[in-house]
Amino acid sequence: MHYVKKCPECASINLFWNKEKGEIVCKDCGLVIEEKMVDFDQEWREFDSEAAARKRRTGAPMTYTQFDQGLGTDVGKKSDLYALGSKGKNKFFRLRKWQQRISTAIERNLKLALAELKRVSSYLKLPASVEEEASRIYTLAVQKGLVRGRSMESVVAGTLYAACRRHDVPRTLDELSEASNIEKKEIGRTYRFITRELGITILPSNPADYIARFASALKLSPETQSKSVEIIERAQKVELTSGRGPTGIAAAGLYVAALINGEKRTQREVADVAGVTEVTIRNRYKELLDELGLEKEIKKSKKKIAS
DNA sequence: AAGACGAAAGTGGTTGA
DNA sequence: TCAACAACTTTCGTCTT
Repeated sequence: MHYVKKCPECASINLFWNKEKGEIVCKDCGLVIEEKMVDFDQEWREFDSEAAARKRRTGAPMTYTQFDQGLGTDVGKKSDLYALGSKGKNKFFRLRKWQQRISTAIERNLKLALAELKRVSSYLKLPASVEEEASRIYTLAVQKGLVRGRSMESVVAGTLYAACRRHDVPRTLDELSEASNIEKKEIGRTYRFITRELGITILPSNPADYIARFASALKLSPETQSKSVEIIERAQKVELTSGRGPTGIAAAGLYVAALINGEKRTQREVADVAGVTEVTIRNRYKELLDELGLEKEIKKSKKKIAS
């Protein structure tokens, strides 16, 4: 058994093996080598180019972001016509017409949808791996006929949302909504529908995954960032987080951490970037103080500022 | 005057009969 | 299919800095 040692895309050796998900992720280019351990080395040896051509089975890399996964075939080329008799010519045109008909229905939809998908994903600056995953999910959804009766855009938004969650780079529904001009409600609905129908497992997103993004939007120091991650981890141990909205927890954790490190932000500011209300932050904040006894730390930092 | 706090009523989604 | 329910929001009045 061989193991993957290098990223087949960029040849980096900086690979991360996520055992639970059965995924290998390239930390440099974000490529996800999914589910199976695949050996990308050749198992044969080439002695001369002729033998190589016979043994080589692969073509251009396959990708879901191309509407036909980069594998499309056309029936015949015009130049082939010279080799055909008149009967052959009829058959040739008939086949071409057929192919075009089959193509148009599904493929036109896919082409449009993937263009939209790319637009939204680049607007949100999502990594290529997420875009790829979303394209894959969308393609599956089309094949299962799940798009019927729903707008293409909303399904695109739903699949992107799902792909983000699966890759631990969560975006809020609000962000997706802003980027795609689809209502939050609608995205959530199609998201739930698609994941249920396709049997995609959805693990609740981890509040800590939001921290980096929120913190940089608030221009908070790295120390505050890691402090808030620590607080959130402690909160998770005491079961404070289950059933709560992850963005609310992330926001409160960040708010407290900023307070402790003397980089105070108002509840309003934190609430805005996290997409929750001040009230939610206050509730989580209060729970954090009660359960983790953080009052001392806050008082300590106040004294420091005073002196 | 701005920010923090908390009560009360409303919203959308889940769950269990 | 409906009602109970938890989490979150909106709104608004009061207290604190």
